[in-house]
Amino acid sequence: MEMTERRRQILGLVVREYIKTAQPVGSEALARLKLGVSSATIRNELAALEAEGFLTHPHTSAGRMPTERGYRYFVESVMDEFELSPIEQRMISHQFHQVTLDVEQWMRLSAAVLAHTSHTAALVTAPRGPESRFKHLELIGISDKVAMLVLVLQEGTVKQQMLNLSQPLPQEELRRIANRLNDYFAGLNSARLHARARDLTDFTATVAETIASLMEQLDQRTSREIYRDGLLDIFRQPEFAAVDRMQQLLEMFEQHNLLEDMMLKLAPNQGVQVIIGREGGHDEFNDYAMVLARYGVEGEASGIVSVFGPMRMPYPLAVSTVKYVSSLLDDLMLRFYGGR
Amino acid sequence: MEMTERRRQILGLVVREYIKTAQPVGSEALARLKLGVSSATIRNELAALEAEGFLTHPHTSAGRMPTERGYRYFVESVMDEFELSPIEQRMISHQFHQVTLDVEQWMRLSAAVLAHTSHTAALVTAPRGPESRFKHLELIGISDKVAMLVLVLQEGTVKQQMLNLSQPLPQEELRRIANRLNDYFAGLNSARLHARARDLTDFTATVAETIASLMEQLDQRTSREIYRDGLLDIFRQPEFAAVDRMQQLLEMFEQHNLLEDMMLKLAPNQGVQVIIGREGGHDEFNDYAMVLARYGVEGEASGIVSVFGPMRMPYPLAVSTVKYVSSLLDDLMLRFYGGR
DNA sequence: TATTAGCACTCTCGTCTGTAGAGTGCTAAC
DNA sequence: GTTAGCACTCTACAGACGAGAGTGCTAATA
Repeated sequence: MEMTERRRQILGLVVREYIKTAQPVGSEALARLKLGVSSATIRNELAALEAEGFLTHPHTSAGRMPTERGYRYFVESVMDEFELSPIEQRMISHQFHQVTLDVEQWMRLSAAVLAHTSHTAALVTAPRGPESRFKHLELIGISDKVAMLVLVLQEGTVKQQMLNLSQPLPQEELRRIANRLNDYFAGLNSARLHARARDLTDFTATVAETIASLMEQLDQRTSREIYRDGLLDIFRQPEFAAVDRMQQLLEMFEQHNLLEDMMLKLAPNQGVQVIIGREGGHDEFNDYAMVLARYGVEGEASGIVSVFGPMRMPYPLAVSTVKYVSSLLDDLMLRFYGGR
Repeated sequence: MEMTERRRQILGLVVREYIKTAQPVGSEALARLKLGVSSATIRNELAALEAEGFLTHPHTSAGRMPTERGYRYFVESVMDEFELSPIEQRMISHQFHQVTLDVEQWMRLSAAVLAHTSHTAALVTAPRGPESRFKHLELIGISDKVAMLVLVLQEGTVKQQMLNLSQPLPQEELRRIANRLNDYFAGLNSARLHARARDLTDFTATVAETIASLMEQLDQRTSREIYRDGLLDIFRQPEFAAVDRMQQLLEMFEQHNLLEDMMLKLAPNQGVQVIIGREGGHDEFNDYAMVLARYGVEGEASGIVSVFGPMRMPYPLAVSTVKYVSSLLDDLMLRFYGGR
């Protein structure tokens, strides 16, 4: 089949209309939108588009709706590079400048902005380097037998952990130990830190082991925390009018291995990427879609922003929002970690 | 109406059976369970229990199901103080002893254990004192223009926050500032810290203000993080076969003011408390129920463990699990914060 | 050759009806 | 006080039916 301009137009109209109404769209309705030809002509074109696999029929007397392939073509070749309006951009960037300088807050805000602007669920991961490196350690006495270990990593993550003391140690002594280990471990990754910890004994050895295992935990990809927002909005979509669909989605979120997997597959530095339905390689992902982008400095510290929803997703809006938020985070990261 | 022993028994059977099957239970079924009298006799007793408001009828030809009042009577006067089996107790306590000494991990584990053992959703808050008190502060240079402030509070909470530097400060200088402020602020609450911060200037003033506002944030009750688990199991209950019920529940969880409110109302040191339906004072809480208990040392650091589910909840199991988990947390808290 | 009007055909969805089944409440007997 | 018997009520499910929507095809038209 030849992909004439008119067919492209009609496909675009069907996709947009279906995204808006969630109802299969018929030839009559299209004729009313796009004046110039009659519904009969449009029917012929629709049949051609269906034969090519861009559209389907739920049943004989229903209108057309896009297939996975139809959405893909729309995203690739029909959809215009829709930009957020300057007003919206300013509103968003304003919010980012108001918030305090804290990674956690940035993540929450990013998720909130993505969800509210694109009317879908948002998933955001915190920036992380390829592997964590030791930066600083602090020991604080809590009681006679307990001390708190505070660990700061190069990328800015902070972890704390309680430690049992076999014998009471004064704060002065704790500080001395911390200072010694700070010099000893400066800049090491978990493996090298682990190796160097062998030379230590007693309490310092315990501290070192604890640090190493905390860092290993962080390096495991499953330990990444994912910030989410907008789940509720998604559940209001008509696709989840059936209970089982709703449950399926809930399960996908709760045990989020699947979505995490999608995020890991994201190629580095490819700009915004769109995954539609089974393209992701998971059958459960059947009629869902995701729009993702990496932000930050590759190799240094980077994370992922993404939105997720039913396959019937406002792609133009989603793509441009993801693009804009990731560019904002790029700036922030550069500003605060760039001049290291 | 006189509450004879037989009526109490029958009420107990109806409640237990309804909890198990989620179906209204008829006189015939009861006669099969509790031998000795015929279904006709039981029908008379059921009518009496219904007249008193312990049971209802969804419609003429359906069996009986408990009302809010019925559940209340069951919890108060019928249900035997059901203890978790020693084997279950040992399994749970074993899990607690395996986990590292970290408040966050305890909370997660508590929620998980509550949810899995009682087959409902669990909500747990971290231990907190009546107001936060300054313990320790650390300043760590991240780049030329950015430093990280790590704040440790008496109750063991750790907060971090990035700070913009107007001019570069060497790590040595940062440390000196931190030491000075550590002495200056030791043991203060946010109000007094705020007052004392007025005497400071320049960067130290910024640091002090940041600390004060972080502490105020934490003191606001809404900032408490709630650990959750077992949401998914709850959604599989037959009460949520309708989509709107499911959405209503989701909303209750997402904007969790309501549940938080219930938790705040919990009287201190009352042992395990059960809230059934409208008793909580919220109309939306209509056929839900909650079982709560406070743990920790009142006035020092305490938190709440609770489970939440439909009014048709396995009360004996829920009550005993909440009781056991809270006692375990009591022990842990005493062990690590008691000897301060 | 591309477009269009006309029309038979198909499928869904909401409404209505009828029936089987479950459980009650009452009465009269034990 | 307890029980058997029975009429009565209500639900849940299945089948029937008509209105409405939209298609695909055919034949006429520009």
